[in-house]
Amino acid sequence: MNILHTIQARFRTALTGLVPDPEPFVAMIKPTQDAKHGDYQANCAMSLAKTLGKKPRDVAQELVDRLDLSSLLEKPEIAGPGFINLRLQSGWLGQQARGIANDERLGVAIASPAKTYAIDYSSPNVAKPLHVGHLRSTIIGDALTRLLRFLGHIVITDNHLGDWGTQFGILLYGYKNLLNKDAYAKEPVRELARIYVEVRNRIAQAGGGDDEEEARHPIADVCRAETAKLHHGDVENNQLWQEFMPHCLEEIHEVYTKLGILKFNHEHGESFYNPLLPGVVDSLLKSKVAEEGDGGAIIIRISKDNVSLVRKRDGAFTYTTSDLATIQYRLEHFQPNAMLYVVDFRQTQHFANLFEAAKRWGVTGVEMTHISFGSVLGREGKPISTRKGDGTELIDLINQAVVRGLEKYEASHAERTAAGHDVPELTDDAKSAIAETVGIGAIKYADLSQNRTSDYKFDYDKMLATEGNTATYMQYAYARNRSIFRKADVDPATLRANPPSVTLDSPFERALALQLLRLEEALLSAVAEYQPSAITAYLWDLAKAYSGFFQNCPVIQAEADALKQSRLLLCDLTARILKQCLGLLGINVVERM
RNA sequence: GCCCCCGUAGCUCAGGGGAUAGAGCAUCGGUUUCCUAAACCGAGGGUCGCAGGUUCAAAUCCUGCCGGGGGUACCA
Repeated sequence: MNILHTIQARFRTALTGLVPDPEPFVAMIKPTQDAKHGDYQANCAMSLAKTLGKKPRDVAQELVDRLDLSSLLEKPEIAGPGFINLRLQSGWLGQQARGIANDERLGVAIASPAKTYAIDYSSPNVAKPLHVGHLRSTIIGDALTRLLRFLGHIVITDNHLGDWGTQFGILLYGYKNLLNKDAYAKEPVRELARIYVEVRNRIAQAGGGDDEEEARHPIADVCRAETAKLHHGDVENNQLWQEFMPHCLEEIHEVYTKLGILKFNHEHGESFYNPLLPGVVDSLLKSKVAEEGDGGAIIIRISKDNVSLVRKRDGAFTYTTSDLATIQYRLEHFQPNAMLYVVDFRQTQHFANLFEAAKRWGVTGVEMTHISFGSVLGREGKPISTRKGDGTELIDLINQAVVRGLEKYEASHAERTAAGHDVPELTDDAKSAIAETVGIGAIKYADLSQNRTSDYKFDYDKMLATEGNTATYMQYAYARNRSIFRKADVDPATLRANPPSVTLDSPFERALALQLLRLEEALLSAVAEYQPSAITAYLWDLAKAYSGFFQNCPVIQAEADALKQSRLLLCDLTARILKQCLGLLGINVVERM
């Protein structure tokens, strides 16, 4: 069910014969910003008037005359310079709502043709604790994966781990010089994390926050040397790398599990592609994509003063080389229609260069998109450094959110009980579930509801607030909704199997039904821009419409049984869509809170 | 130096050719014998950084300037 497409189809027919190509004008139909202008508006008459050499309002009238309104639209209104205001027939809305009652997909069509996406997200550097800075890629990528899959696409997820970098030099140095053997035997993950932080601190203390100073530190030199030995095949370091990796992965997976991130299809890190790199450079040279640069380095000249380095003077390869190898591998093994990279905005130029290099190398016919996102800023508005140890580890943040979730629940419970409300008494398990669901949902929603390209300020209080456009608000709307079914003693499955007719006499019922039927529009707009915030914007509109309905349209106490059944159906659809949309964001719901 | 992004209410941010520029928070006022008040209703608050230009129509597109951030071959 796609209202916009349905209206557009009618306009396409009306425009055919008037203009050679209706499409640009069909595209000028959109939802109104203000309900007093109707549900949708067509803004094409003004520009059409120019093309046809007529007056805009006359063109609008002509279009309206040609438009087939039957069983869909009320008589359109022509307003202002030539806006055509469209209002859907309430009867039609009611029928459509009833029509999706028994549809598991809630009226959302399966994409045809389905596409195959290879999506790269999270991609942390292993061997150091996950940090708040890793949050965005992880949850944006996770949400996009869920969305694309729900729409029927094939999504192959790959966590492109940074498992071959300088951080292993740090770990190797720490292992050889600072290891507590007993602690390592008992809790290897924790001990590795400790020595990593310890080495970093030793370097940082000497450097006093100056990167260049730190880079010249003798320990930093030794760390680099350890990394170089690893890369050159040193047996001891490679054995240690093999030994560390499972522990590093375990630590990362623990956080993913806690966060409720989908399992990755692949976790091919940089080390995986390492053996392919010499071949990539040879191929680049043979095909004249790459050339020799200063001092024997191998470069790809993207433009006059913009080059990508693929092999350093010392013979080492770079992340561009590794990324090209990755593209080659993914093309060969996944045959994707699109390759997506959820990586922060600072790598914009890298990806622009990478995609250009890939094209010259012969990669065509596949979408390559850098899904960029802004920084997570500290309270002072500056990016939180991952290096100086001033940020909270992600796992601590998550735990903190869960604790606050529980506090919020208990405070609210006490308040509502004192005010004499009907508040359910819950078991400790149920309370823990609420705390997890609310706390983790809060973190995710706060991030995903931002336009991803903007920076955002990380603020515990804000993300854990329960007012306004937050996960908690949606979860609460869901829980109150479920309560209706318990009190009415109605089984939603029965209701769906034999859906009652839906009447929309109240403006609150009508507004709710309209929002319910906009689900597909919202999801398609989210996927078109790879923008999860389109889903949260829709959720907010839906929740507000539901709130008006909840406030003004009694369900259990409805004047007539037919009306009660109709309203129950609207409630059921609301609950399912809330749950579905939150689910696409990786956020859960609870039946009571 | 060159390239990219950003500048909208006190704060955090939507909107990226279309009607009187929106939301949340904060502030102020109101609502609980009523399906969960983690809720609802209402009020105040703006030279959309500045200046030009394109257009029937500009917060939105173009140019310049100011301010902030990022990138700029041997980190990824």
